[in-house]
Amino acid sequence: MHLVTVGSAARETGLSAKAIRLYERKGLLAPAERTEAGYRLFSPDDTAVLHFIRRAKALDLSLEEIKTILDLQRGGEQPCQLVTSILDAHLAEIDQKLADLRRLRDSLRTARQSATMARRDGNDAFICQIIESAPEAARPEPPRSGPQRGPEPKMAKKRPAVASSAR
Amino acid sequence: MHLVTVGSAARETGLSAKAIRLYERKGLLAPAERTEAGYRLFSPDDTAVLHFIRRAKALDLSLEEIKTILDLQRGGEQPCQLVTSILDAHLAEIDQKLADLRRLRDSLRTARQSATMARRDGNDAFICQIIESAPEAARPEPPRSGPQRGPEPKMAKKRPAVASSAR
DNA sequence: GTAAAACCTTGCCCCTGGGGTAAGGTCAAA
DNA sequence: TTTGACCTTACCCCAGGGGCAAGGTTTTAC
Repeated sequence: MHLVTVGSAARETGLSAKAIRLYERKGLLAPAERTEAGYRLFSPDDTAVLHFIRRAKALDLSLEEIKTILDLQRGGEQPCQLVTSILDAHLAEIDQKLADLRRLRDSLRTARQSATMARRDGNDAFICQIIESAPEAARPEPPRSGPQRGPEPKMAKKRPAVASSAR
Repeated sequence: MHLVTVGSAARETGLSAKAIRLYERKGLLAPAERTEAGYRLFSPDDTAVLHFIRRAKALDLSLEEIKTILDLQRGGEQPCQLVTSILDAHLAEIDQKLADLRRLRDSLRTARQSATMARRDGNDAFICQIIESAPEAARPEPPRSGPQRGPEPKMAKKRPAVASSAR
């Protein structure tokens, strides 16, 4: 049946043994058979799945997305539609990211241009003019699985701050 | 002297209080004064540094890079050269990343096109043709602080694998 | 036959840049 | 006085593993 241990599977698929164990632990891969000594044994089907994971990862899918696809597949469904929708989402995300990066590059170029330093008021509060002159770069969207984008945490109150009385 | 607590500093700079404490802990910011009750008190110099950090972060500099700049500055040096070199490095990195993303987008588009599924040899090893047909996308370079790029961990030996004898 | 090398196991800590929450101390206003 | 807005530290969490330790197993070489 050509069963292989984790190291062989790793070499075969170009993944690391550690990564493979992680995928098993995260449920992307069914728990592998074991020898009496406890060594994992992977079937050709397993390595096919590992290859799939590698390809999907190369397309920048997250382990969770990959797991979703594989679960659906194992449930007998055809995950085609899911896959295309995931790919579409990624395409949109990448276009967004490209735009962000281009803006960031412009900001960096601007900053790079104004290569001068200035001492500021006060004794030791130097401010790097280079960075200070950069426009407010747009924050490039939080990584996937972004938290709740609620209505801006309340931050309007301007308490006058503690007077300098300590020590 | 207009000293403010962490919350005020956060509102003032647009950072979170938690982030500010983190910066202090990581040494980007000198340990703040404390009231007798233990509350942090930030001077205008401190908030200037916090503003600087925010700008630098908007340019996607890592906390470590920012710390390097600030350390140099506090040492009395003019970090101009360091800053420009960091910015240049980031520009190169971004161009690289842009190229990677464009390639990735092409791969995704290609994958998206071939929206068909195929059952594979074996009983339950489905392979998603969509992803399977994608070209080997280039791995988009490891994140900054990349580990040692040694001469490829030896992975040439093809041990014949454990025969299926267990259980 | 035996020892060394190469393999495997689990478990724990590390990385980024914080978010979330808990348990508790402080401070100002109604 | 009590409430609520602050503040404190400490711990766990996210992705996707890397690295190491400590120990068991198997294969290879002599």
